Amino acid sequence: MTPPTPLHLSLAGQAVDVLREQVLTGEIPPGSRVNEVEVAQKLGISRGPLREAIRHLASEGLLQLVPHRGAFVPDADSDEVKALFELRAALECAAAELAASRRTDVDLVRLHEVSAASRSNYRTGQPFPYRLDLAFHQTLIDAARSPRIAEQVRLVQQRVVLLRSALDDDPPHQHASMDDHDELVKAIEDGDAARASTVMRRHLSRVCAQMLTSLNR
Amino acid sequence: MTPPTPLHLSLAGQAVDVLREQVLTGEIPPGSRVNEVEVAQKLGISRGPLREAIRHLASEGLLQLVPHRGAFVPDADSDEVKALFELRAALECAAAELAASRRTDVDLVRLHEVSAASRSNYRTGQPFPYRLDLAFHQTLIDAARSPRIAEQVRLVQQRVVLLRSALDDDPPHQHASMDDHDELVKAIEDGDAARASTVMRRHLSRVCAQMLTSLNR
DNA sequence: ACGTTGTCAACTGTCGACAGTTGGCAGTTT
DNA sequence: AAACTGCCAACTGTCGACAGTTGACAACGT
Repeated sequence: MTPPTPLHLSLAGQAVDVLREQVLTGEIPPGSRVNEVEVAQKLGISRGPLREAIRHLASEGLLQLVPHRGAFVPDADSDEVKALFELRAALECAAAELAASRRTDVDLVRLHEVSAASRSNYRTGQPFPYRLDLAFHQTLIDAARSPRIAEQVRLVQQRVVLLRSALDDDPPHQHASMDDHDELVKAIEDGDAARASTVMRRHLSRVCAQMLTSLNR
Repeated sequence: MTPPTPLHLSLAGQAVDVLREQVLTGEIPPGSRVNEVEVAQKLGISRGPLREAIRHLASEGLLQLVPHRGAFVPDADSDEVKALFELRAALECAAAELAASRRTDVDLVRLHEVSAASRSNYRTGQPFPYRLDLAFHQTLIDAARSPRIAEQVRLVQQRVVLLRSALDDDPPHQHASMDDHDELVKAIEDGDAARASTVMRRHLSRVCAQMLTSLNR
């Protein structure tokens, strides 16, 4: 029934995927603890691979390890939000600059596509899905063609997603975000690195400010 | 003789420290493989904790994991150097800006101290010790007061150290670096964020360029 | 009643052994 | 001689069990 290891991913790797999903969706709520034996049984694996999965997620910042106590889903506080967005700004502003000087025509097409998808979603009157916001930033990062920066941005954005689930944050104001995004695309299209960086910084500080208000209520 | 676990750090934690040292000093040369049973015996621990140590170092970028093959010390190539310095520039330029706006008087004193130590070392005619260069950047990062950025910078700098051992790089030109550092301190002292960022970028691209020349020989 | 101390269950840290996979080597075939 | 095939040793991936630590509860003393 259960093949030993013929699957493409090791048990530890599969456990990482499952656990990451559960942490990001809030299925394992912030502040709660991850019991090794319990989760191992639930996943049908032994503690060894599960421990490796836990350590891996900890290195991504999705879990906090406490010696002899276990792994906890990190809780949100305002200092953490600020520090995280400072890091995010450092990375994404740099990415915006690089994108402005390296973008190809395909990159521009993709950016316009994502932007159009957001506008079209806006007309439906539904709340702004994070998916579209993430897609935009992801597309921009790819246009920067800097693998290590992209890697770090992905990790930071993951942590932002976790913070949002912890805060049950309101979706970002779609209108303001769309305008920011369009302005970013324009700057990148023009190859104006300085302006791309400035707009990105303003965009992120706006999003950060909104998350901080969600925190205080 | 060997106490079970009364030490402050777990066996895995100790293994991380020992292995990190061995990787960074080149005692385990780039390109070579880490045999789990062999190293575990050498450290007097079992494979479990050692595996966790290996995974941890892999998450820091000091080892590369290949499924069913093991862990390897990453080798240096020019693309990797460029990508890494793009990330480093993104982080340290941001840190320089933040330092310019947040630095306290103690920060300035410390920066001047490190700078003076470099000058004093220069007069001895000895090669520029990386230690002093690292100390300067470390001090600057601390002045930025952004814990997450500091954390990432530390990881990146660690990888740079590894690259240097892989390239048996010449020490950076102390004279040029000292001038850059002094200019940085001045900009931070003046609270001139834009200039601090610019100088940092120029400094890093200079260091990067030199590493690239070391690579091609 | 409150603080203190001793005990205990639950959990993490660690270990040794087994199973599966990988890369290489020897033997065979053309 | 070169290429292919099958086997084998070495190593990683995984497991179950034991040892040590932690936090909490209960019993005791003040």
